[in-house]
Amino acid sequence: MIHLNFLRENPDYVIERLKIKNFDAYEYVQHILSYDKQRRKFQKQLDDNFAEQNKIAKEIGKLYKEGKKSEAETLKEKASQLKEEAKKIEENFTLNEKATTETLILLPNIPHESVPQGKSAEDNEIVFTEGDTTISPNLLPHWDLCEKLSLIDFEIGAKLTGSGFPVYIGKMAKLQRAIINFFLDNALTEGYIEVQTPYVVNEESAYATGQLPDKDSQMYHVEKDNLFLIPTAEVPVTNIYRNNILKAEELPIKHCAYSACFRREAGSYGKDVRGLNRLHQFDKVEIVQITKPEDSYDTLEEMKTYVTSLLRKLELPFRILRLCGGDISFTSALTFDFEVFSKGQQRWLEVSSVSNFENFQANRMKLRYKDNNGKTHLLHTLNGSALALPRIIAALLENNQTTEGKIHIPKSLQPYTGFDYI
RNA sequence: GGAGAGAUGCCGGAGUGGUUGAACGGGGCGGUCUCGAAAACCGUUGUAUCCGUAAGGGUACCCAGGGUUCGAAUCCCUGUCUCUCCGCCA
Repeated sequence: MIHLNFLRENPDYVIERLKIKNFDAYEYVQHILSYDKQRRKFQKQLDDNFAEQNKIAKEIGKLYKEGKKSEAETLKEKASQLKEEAKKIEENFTLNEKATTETLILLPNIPHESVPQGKSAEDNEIVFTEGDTTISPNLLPHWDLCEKLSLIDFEIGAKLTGSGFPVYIGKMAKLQRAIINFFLDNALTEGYIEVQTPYVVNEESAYATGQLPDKDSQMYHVEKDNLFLIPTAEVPVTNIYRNNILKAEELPIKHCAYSACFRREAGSYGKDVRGLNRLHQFDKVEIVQITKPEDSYDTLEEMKTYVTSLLRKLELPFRILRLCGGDISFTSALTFDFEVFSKGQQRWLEVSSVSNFENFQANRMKLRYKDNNGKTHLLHTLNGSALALPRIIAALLENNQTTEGKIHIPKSLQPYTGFDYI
């Protein structure tokens, strides 16, 4: 959520910047500002009324002590009157306050100045490419390989649950476990503190990181308990610090977490969802950082470099995209996507998304820190996938298939798998 | 799932209707003393929001949300969480 004070002081700037996200904020901003103005007016009235009430209440207490009962009764009446008035003022106050935040919450985060203009994924800016993307003939897509080698059974998964919930078998199951450990160990070396958090969160948490109210149709909802299956570990991990005021010396906070992720992916279809390309449940290791505002863009670079190092260790060809205004998420100020080239399908697959949310999430969740002068400020939150497993596996299978129909395991993973070929 | 107890500031812990934003102790910060430090002593120490250029002032907040009352941390209702006992259980 954009900070109200900031919007109040820079309404034109906000409107201008949100155009990059193809969002026409003009009407919203006008409404917010007028609601906010009303709110403040009523708040002043209400506060003055309360002040008067408090004064009278104290006097009544005093009069009672002195035994001046009838005088107290007169004051009581006056207090009751004030209370009646307060009720009306309060109604107006609450109405405007609610309207302010309910409208404010609809505004997406202000994009960083480097975010390119654009309508869709087509307009993302490719900032870096590395690795060999030449295709040799007869490379199979991973779903064929999985069937041939009995590695993943999509049909049993569909029988157990539904489509998009595959069953991993034998060496594939072990490979997954190996990759998770490989990612976690690397993150630990990088200084991230590992956390294991719940896979279901309450409404408040989902709201704080911005999944609600924006993307509620993308989450599985356990209605009976009003809980949500996490679409990413970002949600529980960032929410650890919800409503906290951290000390300057605690920063930056660096966490990594493995979790299963659940996404309804409503409305997707076609070859995009074939095989491992898009699942309802998948595994991911996530990295999360919480930093002082002035450090967050350096941190974003650092996280980018880290994800790059992982892809190099996995020997996968990859590229980095700077998401354009049309493709960047509601909550993000700047996002880099990492895509690996999967030779069997001959297409790029997104395996990581590294974002700086600046204070957008922090403002929602009241995540602040106290500087050395004792002043509190909102923090910046960042996160990135490091990495999401299914498409990594798809690329490993497709790119590392040998002419004998085996799959070569990259060297860095071999200590974790215990085998070098599938 | 059943029965009971509880939730107070950075921490411990008082407070059961009237100058209580909150005693007392600890911690933190500032100061006096000291060459320096410790000890001792003095002072200070929450968040949000509103008015104000500022100084300053108002309001709200003692788990959350409602209610009673002129007035609530204190009484009532609902919810959440924690602890103890019983049941069940990886």
